[in-house]
Amino acid sequence: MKIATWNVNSLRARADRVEGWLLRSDVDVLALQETKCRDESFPWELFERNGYEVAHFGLSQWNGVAIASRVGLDDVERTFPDQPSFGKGGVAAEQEARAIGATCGGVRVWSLYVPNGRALDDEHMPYKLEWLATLNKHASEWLAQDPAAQIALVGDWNIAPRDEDVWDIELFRTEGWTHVSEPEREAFRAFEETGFTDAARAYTAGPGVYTYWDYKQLRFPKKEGMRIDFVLASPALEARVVGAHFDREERKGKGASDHVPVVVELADGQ
DNA sequence: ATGCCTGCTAATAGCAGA
Repeated sequence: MKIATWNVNSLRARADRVEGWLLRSDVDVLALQETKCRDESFPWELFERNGYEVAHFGLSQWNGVAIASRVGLDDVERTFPDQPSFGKGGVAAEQEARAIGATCGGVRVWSLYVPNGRALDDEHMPYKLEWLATLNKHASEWLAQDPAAQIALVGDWNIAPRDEDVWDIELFRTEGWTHVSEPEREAFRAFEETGFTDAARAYTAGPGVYTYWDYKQLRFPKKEGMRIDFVLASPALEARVVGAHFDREERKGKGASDHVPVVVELADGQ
């Protein structure tokens, strides 16, 4: 069984590329982030005509998450319990379309688009940290209820956990950029302490191995990327991982997303 | 070559991404 996660940065703008990749990649489950559409404009048929069931959660042109599966798609949940909302400057806080869960082939899959944070001193940063802490609290409870649960927390985590996960850590420090700060890394480590493992890491050793390259400033040709997309596997799921790769080809050419697919291969499970 | 950012709308400018 193959599980993939991909921040597509607009599904409508990239429908042809996503369909082509879906056919070539032969994945059983594909979690998507940044679909950037409401349900009304979601391309349901793209998935259905290729044999995938699909569930989507989109509230506006921002965010949007989906799960496509050809091994079942059950118990769909939109947002996790108590998912924090964001409101700025007195505007009423709203819950954003950043998490959708479904059970696919015995694996509880969560497609996650972690808030960006924007800047270390921005209101979005405490929102990001609280969002992650709340998710981890629930993940911890899920594992406490069933230590053998196969859970995959996948998506765009908007955190580079290690110095080698960005092209120039000194530049990030000097500029005071997000994604590498201690509070963000601590929020990521908390999931590892809960029992989750970065399932792709062992098969995608760095340095210089990334999942995202900014559109600006020739970041891709200059190999200036970031590793911020992850499949975090519960212990029972991690035990099934037999391979992983980042599909770097998908960053090339016309109409590419700025992120590439992360694919994790699992041995047959119970 | 992998190529100087891209996609969205309350669009033709401004916001968001990381």
